[in-house]
Amino acid sequence: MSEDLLTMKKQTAEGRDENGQRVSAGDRQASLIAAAASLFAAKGFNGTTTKEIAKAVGVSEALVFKYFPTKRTLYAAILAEKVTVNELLDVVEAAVTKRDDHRVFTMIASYRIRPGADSTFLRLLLFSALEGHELSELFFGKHHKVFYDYLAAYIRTRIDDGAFRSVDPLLAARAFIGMVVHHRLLHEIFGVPMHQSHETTVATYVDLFLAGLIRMPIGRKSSSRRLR
Amino acid sequence: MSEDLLTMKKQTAEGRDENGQRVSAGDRQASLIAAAASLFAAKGFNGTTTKEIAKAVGVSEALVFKYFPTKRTLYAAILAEKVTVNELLDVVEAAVTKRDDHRVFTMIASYRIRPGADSTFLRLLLFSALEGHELSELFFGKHHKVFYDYLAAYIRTRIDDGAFRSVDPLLAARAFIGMVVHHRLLHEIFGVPMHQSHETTVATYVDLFLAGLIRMPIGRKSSSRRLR
DNA sequence: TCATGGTAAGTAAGTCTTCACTCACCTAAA
DNA sequence: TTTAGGTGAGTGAAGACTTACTTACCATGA
Repeated sequence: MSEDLLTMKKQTAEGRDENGQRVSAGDRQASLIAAAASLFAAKGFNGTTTKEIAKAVGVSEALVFKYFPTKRTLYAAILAEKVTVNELLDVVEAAVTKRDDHRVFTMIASYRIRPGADSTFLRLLLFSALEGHELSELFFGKHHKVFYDYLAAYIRTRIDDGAFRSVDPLLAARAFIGMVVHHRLLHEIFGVPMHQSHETTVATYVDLFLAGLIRMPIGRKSSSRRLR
Repeated sequence: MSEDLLTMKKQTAEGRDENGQRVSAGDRQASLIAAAASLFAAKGFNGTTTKEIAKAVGVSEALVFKYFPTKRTLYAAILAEKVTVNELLDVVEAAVTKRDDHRVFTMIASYRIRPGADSTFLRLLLFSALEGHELSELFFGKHHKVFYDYLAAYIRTRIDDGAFRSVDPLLAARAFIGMVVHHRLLHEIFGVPMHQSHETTVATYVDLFLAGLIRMPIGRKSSSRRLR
């Protein structure tokens, strides 16, 4: 009996936190979501096993199913969790009211290029779109669409101001975000080496794009906007 | 025994072409590659089973393994098959020597937007990159890198001509192709509805981008390039 | 200050299914 | 009669999900 307890202690030490304490349901769910997110991002939904997820968290596979009745449920929980963008919009607000084009575009571009940190996010988004999960639409709609619409709205007001040429605002917004996202894609997904810093890249893109958008007063020399 | 033969007759009618003839190894391989390509594109490598592939072609699963010893071999065969871009470059050549910027950019953009036809291609490329197949690098290098390098080279000569502003050519090339590819991505992968025709979109993108790139002579009114 | 019992956290060891891949065999045609 | 296209019926491994069970924690009343 006493030796039984001893071996027990050693075995059951797995499903505990660093202090050997049992973990609350909420915390456990959170850590499962986090682990699953990075695994799904790395290997896709079909490429990841529930066993792996359990192992990453250091618990038994059975526990995963206690909190999430199916693998898909877990996936859904991840997507639901990731839907929070609004921070950005507040930050940009000031630049928007000041009509500081350069700053608005730079901030939007930089937000998405935030290096490393959320590279899992892009992968997750792509995977869910490719694998065609029902949730990916919601995911995209709630998280990404915001950017396009926001930027498009800004471009529209600038056109009304007479500052930008008259282009389809949504198309222009997509074009700009496309440049930036594509750059991330090349780097983070395809592993293309980049020889410039993120800042330089963003600066170049913003500069190029605004140069194409801004309605120049007659006689202004475009080369005054020469890069670097 | 006799009834055994009867059922046999009916079952073996499967692995034949429309004339009831047996199919040559080459043709069979080709049809397997085609079927596998569209399945992998739709559901990813891990999401597709060899049984499905066999069924799509109308043969037994065993036959798949007769031609392709492993599932990965089949995958490799698809990627190897898809590596052929050079057609485009010949077509663009004329526009390049004429320094017809508008046409060069439009052709490159249009090639990739070629509607429908090769939507499987984009998916396949993304899937293989995400799932991290060793082959995806080769795939990307042989098929896609060409575009970036080609366009970058063109931009470089135009800068030397004094026609374009001095920008990092590769970055600019990526930016342009990024706009276009991203547009396809939104449409074909994320299912975002597009309210413009492909032509209009490409025209807008080319126009926007060139406006940002072209070094305008003093006094030229940019609004003369107004869209639509 | 304890037992003590209800409950929530946790597990080992399955079950059932599917999947990549094999094997022994068949048969049309050259 | 050989050979190349073709098959049904497996096999072992792995994966999603269950089941029956074991703790640890904590509130409650004696």
